[in-house]
Amino acid sequence: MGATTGIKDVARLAGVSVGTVSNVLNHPERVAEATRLRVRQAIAELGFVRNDSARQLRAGNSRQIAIVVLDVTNPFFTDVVRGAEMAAEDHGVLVVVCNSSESVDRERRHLDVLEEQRVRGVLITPVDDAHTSRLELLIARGTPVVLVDRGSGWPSRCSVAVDDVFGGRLAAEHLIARGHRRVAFVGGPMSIQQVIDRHRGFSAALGKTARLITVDTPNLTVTSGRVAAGQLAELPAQQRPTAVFCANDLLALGVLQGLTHRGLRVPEDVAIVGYDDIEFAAAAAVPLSSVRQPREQLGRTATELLLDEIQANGDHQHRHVLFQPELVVRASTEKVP
Amino acid sequence: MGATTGIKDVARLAGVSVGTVSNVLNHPERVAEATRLRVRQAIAELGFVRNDSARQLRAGNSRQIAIVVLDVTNPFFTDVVRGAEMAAEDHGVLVVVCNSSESVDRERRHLDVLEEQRVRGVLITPVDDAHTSRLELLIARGTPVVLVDRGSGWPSRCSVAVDDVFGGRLAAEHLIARGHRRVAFVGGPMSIQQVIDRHRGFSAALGKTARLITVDTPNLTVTSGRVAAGQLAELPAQQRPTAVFCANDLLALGVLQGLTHRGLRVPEDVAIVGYDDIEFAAAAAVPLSSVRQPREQLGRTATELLLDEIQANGDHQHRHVLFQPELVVRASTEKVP
DNA sequence: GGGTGCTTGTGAAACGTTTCATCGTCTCGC
DNA sequence: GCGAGACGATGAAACGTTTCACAAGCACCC
Repeated sequence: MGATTGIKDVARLAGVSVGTVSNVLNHPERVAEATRLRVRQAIAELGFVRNDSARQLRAGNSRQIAIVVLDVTNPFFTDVVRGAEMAAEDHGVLVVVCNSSESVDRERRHLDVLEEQRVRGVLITPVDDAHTSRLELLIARGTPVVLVDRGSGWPSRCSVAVDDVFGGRLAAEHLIARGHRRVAFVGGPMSIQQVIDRHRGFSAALGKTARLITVDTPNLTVTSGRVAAGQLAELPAQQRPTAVFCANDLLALGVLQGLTHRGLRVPEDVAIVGYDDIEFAAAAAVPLSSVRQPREQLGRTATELLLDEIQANGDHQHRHVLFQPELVVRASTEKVP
Repeated sequence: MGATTGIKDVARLAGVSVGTVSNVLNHPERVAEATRLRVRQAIAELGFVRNDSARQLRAGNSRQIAIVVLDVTNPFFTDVVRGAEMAAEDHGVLVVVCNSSESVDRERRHLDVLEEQRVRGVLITPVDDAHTSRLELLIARGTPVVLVDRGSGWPSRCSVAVDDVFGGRLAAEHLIARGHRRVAFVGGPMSIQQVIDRHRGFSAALGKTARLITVDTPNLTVTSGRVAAGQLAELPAQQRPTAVFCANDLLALGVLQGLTHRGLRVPEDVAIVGYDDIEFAAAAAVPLSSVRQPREQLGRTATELLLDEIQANGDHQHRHVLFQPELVVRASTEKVP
């Protein structure tokens, strides 16, 4: 314990110099086979484990990248993380996962530590577009950064995001094709860019073909969905929408519960389309149609952009990758025979 | 970038020695206020960021612990992670999250890297009780390890887990109190210790009071739940159980769907109790009664045990903490008026 | 037999901190 | 006016690696 065995001990036991041991570790081809074997044997015998701090100190940088997410318990982000991990693994790079828990302060502290660790790069969904000075400092000092799900406002960085306007359009086209002419949008608050975009795409694609009622919600939770369902159910049948598009799946689940509770059938009386395609969309009492985002792909691509920027020393073109979501159709919009 | 500013540059600008700068960083009270301010000013001016590798190299150990989980996308583990993070934060320690994805090989690689990083300790749910040699090596070389949700078989380590036998009992007592005398257990495969324990506790608490039908499932998914519901629904009404206890919430959601689909009402015809109390248990079409595990508490306690072992140099008593789950009662077992 | 080139191995100099023994300077009490 | 402390600051020695200029040995060719 106390006296950790170092490269020196290995060298002594194998009867070579420390430089040779280091070469066995990092450039085995420079060492004659016999020597290499002898050193390997000594390493095994002593249970030597390389001290990464010393290596990093000498090398000047680490072999890890970090991903800072808003919420580790959110399925969206865990999938993004998994995608990032897979891509990083392919390149022999390690991913450190940090959780800002939507707190500006915690985000700042994480960036402090990451910079002390000299991580090679950072993937991040910033908590707040207004408090980014710490992040800008990191960038200014030379750490590559890729923005995840926050395309706008950072033209000078790489970013990956999903096209929410298009997602809204997908939902609208699907409902129109199913013959709906009175539809509702449930979502909010309208300060969230994602909600705005989904609403915009939805509304634009409806055009004059269908009438749109917008129900603004205070947040994106199941409870808000239930409340919204109440408002819709109270309308006289002739004015009541025959389909609802929700800004995320939690709302959709709430709307489903609320409507069912009031005796309206899904999809016969009211069809529902959600957003995100979380695992439980398929497992709901009436499986939900939903707009699916390529979450893993998001993480994977972000990582590849980052690694590219790290490797291409200097001459790197920043890119903004926008993914197209897809609609997954299930029972909540498809009348079962 | 290339020429990173170090403690030396700060010292020069502030007109002091490097030792003094280091003291400002680590033992501010040893430095006179005027000097301290001057140094701080220089640090800010140069944008100096301490190099953690060098610090660690000198100090001999890091200030981070690691948690190795089976699956980052599983809500159970993300909550455990959050608990660990919270506890660690209180002690100024950092948590590195590693994802073994239930792969023995990936677990081994993670442990390799963590040992090179000289983490202070490791929280881990081992992938496989049969392939633990890498972990034992880590322990043998002196890194403290606490086992999470894997109590048995490691008497010589600290561990935290939840009492699954008691959880089964809770479900049984609740159903008996509600007057059920024909009940079913849905879960499997019976090779999983957790499933065995839940079944055992459930069965034992029923005793002779109620008749038990056990439906063995191939796994713990929503689909399996639906299939199981089909089997139950086919029974003639006099033999059909009036309540079902499922080994986890996914199964329970599947059973709920399956029963509803076949025209049986929950809870009027059949009551359901799930296990885990995942977020969607409350959001289901019929909100599910469920046995809740203190997931965050699990992570928090594991971290505290680990930190205790780290601090108490040598004289540390290994402990095995077993948490008691609690029953959350919702509409799926409570006839709504 | 001397020059050339290749393969292996060497050993010391970094890398940027922290620590620690030491030294100067002040203050205070007598 | 002197010794005892307290207080601040110093600078060199670690920490364990990687790198790099160089040397030793050997084979080969003219």
